[in-house]
Amino acid sequence: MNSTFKTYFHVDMDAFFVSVEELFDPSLKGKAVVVGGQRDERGVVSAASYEARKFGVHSAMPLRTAAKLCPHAIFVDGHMDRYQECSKKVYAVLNRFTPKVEMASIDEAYLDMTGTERLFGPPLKAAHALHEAMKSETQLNCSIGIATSRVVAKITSDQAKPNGVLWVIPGSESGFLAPLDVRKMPGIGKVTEQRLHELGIRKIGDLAKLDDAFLQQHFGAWGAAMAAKARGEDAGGWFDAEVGEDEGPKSISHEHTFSEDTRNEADLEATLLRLSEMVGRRLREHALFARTVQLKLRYTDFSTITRAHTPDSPTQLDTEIYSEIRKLFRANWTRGRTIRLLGVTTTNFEAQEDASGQMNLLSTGTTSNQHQRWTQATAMADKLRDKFGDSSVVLGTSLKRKLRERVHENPADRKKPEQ
DNA sequence: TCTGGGGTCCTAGGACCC
DNA sequence: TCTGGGGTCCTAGGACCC
Repeated sequence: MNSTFKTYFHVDMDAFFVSVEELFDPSLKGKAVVVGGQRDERGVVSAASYEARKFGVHSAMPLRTAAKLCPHAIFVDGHMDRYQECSKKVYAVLNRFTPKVEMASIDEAYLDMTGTERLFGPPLKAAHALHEAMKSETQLNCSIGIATSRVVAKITSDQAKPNGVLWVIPGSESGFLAPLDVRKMPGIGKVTEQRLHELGIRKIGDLAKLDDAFLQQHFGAWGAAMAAKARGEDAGGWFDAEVGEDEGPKSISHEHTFSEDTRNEADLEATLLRLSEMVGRRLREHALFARTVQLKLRYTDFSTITRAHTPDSPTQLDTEIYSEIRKLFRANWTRGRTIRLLGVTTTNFEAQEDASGQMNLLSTGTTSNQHQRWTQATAMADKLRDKFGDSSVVLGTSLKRKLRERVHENPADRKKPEQ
C-alpha cells in the first residue's frame, strides 16, 4: 500500500476524571457524579458523569449551578495525582501501538498510525484492538477518531463518543465536516462562533466555501488557517503536521481564588508568597530559569489585570520571584479594593545557568551574596520537602522565615546553611 | 447561583536599534 | 525636519482548550 495520505488516530478518554474516581470508589458507577469540588463551593465543574449530563451539567459550569440542576448528584473533589497516574498508564498502552504518540492533554492523544498496517491491519481493526487493550489494561473507556489529518481525527473522536470508534474514509473529509456546526471546529469558541453567525456562517461547510482573503479580512492571520481546517487540512497554529515530541513548558503559573473576596493586605501578600513558592518549586523541578514574572489580579467585579516585569537576570528562586511580584502588587493594587483572585506566572524561560552560578560573576556585593545564600537555602528546603513529603511545605516556609530574619536582622551572625 | 486552575497562541502598540 | 522601513523585545489583553 503506497498511500499518499497519512493515518492519524485521536484517542480521547471518556469522562476521564469521573471514570478514574469510579475506579477508586466503584459505588459511584452509574450515578450522577460531579468532579471539581463540593456543591456549595466557589468553583466550576471539572467533569460530569453522563448521568449528570442528562440534567444539563457540563464542565466549566459553576458548582452551585450544577447542584441546582442536579440536586441528587454526588460531588467529588478532584485528585490530579490520580489522573496523572492513570494518564501514564494510558500513554503506555498507546505507545505500544506506535512510538509517534503526542499527549495533547492529560486525557487525549494524537497517534500517527501511518504505515502500521503490516503490524495491526487496516485502521479500523487497529483502532478496535487499541480500544480493547485500553479497556482491559486501564479499565477505562475511550473514543477513537481516525482520519487523514489531526483536525479531522479530533472532530471524529468527538462524534464517536461515548466509547466508540469512527473512521472518516480518505476522500470523504469535506463531506463529513460540512453539516457540522462551526463550533465543532477546534479553535472556534463562543466568541468566534458568534462572529461567524453574524456573517451568516453556521456550518463548517459554509466556512469551507469562503475564500481565504475574506476570512483573512475578518479574522486576521488565522482566518486562512480556519478555511484550511474547514477543508480538513492541518494548518499551522494548533495543528502542526507532525506528531511531535514535548518541548517542555513555556510558562509555569499558580493562582488562587479566595473563598471570600478580601482586601486584607497581610492575607493578600501571604497568598502571593505561597504562590511564588509553588511556582519556584516547579521551576526548580524542571530545572528552568524564568526571565519574566507576571502578576494577575482579579477584583470582585471580575475585572482582571496582568502586570509583568522582566528583570535583567533570570531566576528560579522563591524569594526573587516574590520580591518582583510584591513590587508589581504594591504598584498596581488600589488599596482597599477587594480582590477575588491572585496569580503568579513565570515565562520567558532561559537555559540553566552553569553550576557555579554565572549570575554571580556579573552581579556584585550583597546582591550576589544574597542570591547565593538563597540558592543554598532553597535547595535545602527542597531537600527537606522531598524527604518529609509535601506536608513539610510548612516546615520549608518557616525555615525560610527564620533564615530571612537572620539575613535582615543579624547580618554579622549568619552562616551558610549546611547542605 | 454567578464565573477554577493550568496552560497555549495571537494581536497590537511602543521602545529601541540599524 | 517631517518622516523610511525592518526586526526584535516587552507588555497587556483576549480567545481558546481541557
